[in-house]
Amino acid sequence: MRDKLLEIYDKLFERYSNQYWWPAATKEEVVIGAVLTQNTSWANVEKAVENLKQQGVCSFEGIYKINIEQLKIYIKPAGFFNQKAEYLKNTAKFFLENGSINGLKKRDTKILREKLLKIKGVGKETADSILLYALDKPVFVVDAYTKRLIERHNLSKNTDYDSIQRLFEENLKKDTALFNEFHALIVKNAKEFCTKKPRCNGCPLEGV
DNA sequence: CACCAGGAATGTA
DNA sequence: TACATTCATGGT
Repeated sequence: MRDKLLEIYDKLFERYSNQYWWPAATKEEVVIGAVLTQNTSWANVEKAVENLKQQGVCSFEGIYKINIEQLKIYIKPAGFFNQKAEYLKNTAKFFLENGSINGLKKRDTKILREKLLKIKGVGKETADSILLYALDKPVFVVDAYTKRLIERHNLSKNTDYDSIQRLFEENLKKDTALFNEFHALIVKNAKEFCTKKPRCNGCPLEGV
């Protein structure tokens, strides 16, 4: 399985090269984007983030202090704005009360993940995205694209979140840079060949 | 018009 | 545990 996963990685990297994720100016913006992108296209997230930047509140302090009704207006393009405004408030509060980015980076990964999952609005994928892309922890992020990849190539019997995550983490070296690039490449490839028509034609993973 | 996008919480059986 | 429903905007 290790060779299979590395074959997929190599073919994706050969096609697309470095993706330089997460696309954000600061680590705090990574966390904010991770919440905003829940079941939402990245283009819409960018509009919401741009609004927050123009208002000078694209930070934990900014999110924490701003009036929630005003926050809803700024993040409106990202959808689910009633929920996400509350989720962003919860997340900003958590970081401000627990040492923020640099303070939390020193903590144990497993403990950190459990604490992140207690935040209302932060599920497994969002927690893992924060761990990997904001806190530089070697955690593999599983999203809908990753699940579809595993299913279509029949790489695992169990396709629940934890099973797929273990598949990657137990077969690859726990390397932050590798997990960062691998997930980004999966998303890049899926956007190009799994949604647009015709599907799969010319996909670097044909026959893998 | 339908469908979905870098999910999560909540409710039901 | 395993599904179903709800949340909402904007592009294709």
